[in-house]
Amino acid sequence: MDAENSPRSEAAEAAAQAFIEQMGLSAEADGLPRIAGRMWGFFIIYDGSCSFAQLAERLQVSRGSISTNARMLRDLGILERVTRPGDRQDYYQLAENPFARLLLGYVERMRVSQRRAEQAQAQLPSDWQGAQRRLAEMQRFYHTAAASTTALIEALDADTH
Amino acid sequence: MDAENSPRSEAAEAAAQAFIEQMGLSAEADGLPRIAGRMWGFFIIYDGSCSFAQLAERLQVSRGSISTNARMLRDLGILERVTRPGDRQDYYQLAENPFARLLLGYVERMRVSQRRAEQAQAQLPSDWQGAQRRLAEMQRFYHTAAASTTALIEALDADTH
DNA sequence: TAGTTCGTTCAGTCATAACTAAACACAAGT
DNA sequence: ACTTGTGTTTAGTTATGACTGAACGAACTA
Repeated sequence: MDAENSPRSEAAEAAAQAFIEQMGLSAEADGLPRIAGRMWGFFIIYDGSCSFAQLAERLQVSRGSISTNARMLRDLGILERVTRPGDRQDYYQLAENPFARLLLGYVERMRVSQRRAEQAQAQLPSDWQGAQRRLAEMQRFYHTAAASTTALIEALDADTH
Repeated sequence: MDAENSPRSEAAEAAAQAFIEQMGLSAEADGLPRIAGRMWGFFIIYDGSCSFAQLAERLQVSRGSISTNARMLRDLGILERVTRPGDRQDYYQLAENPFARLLLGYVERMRVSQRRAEQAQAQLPSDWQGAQRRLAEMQRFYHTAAASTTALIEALDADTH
């Protein structure tokens, strides 16, 4: 596979392994499957693209899990599939700026929350003043947060180019 | 309880109920228990403080669940406990700016991720150039995101005062 | 002291979703 | 046609964690 480093070193391999496992745990805290986090960590450590079979071998999980989680990371814009002429295997590699892509998903969810507050505000009587005030606050929060995150994405993008 | 609105209206109650349920689902997506989200939603809709027993009654869950989830929301800085002289019951109410407090938790997790990348970078050989580059990128991302979020918190705070 | 009324804790149940392994479908080679 | 090497789907297992209900402990009352 492309995803290799040299020369081999015991300590380096152990550190890489630890990092990959930590990414797995971190993913769980974010509501992603642990394997998805490990795959992400793997691609951060090892260069280039890697085939399905090699991923399954390296991370010690079934091909089915690789298939499912690769699709998930692809949908999130973190991984992308690459193909090679004359090679039937699928290869995966990190997308351009995976973190920024992840943020886009957050922004979308913030917008959903904002709309939820908006809707509740419209449906509740205007004389429920406390509720109205807090829902307005909630709306403002999500609006501001979405704007701030969007700006962050642009800043990160600008830095890359 | 304090947490009441008037006058009662069928449609308004239904809308409130729907909002509370949606907050429960949203909490699940954030990795919080559904009941925690419902409690939060309840306090957004209804004014003032509310006792344990009343919460359990209103949300149709056990006292144990109320206890656990109230503590969780308290730890997150979303709810705060208030007491009344001559009343042995605990009452809960929304904290000052619950959303900003939630963000503080995010910032903390970003810092953890940044340190994780930092540590991996230090432990991996410097000639793993791809890994070093991507870990540096990861560090920069979390650093920037934490700074951006901190600024957002301050902006929200400033707006409140 | 016994009896209430709280909040907390904990063992047990249940639901959910990650994960596996096996079956499947498709493509290419022989 | 058969076989081999892919990726995907799915039935089944397992692990996890939310939730309940009951027991518990603490603080108050009589």
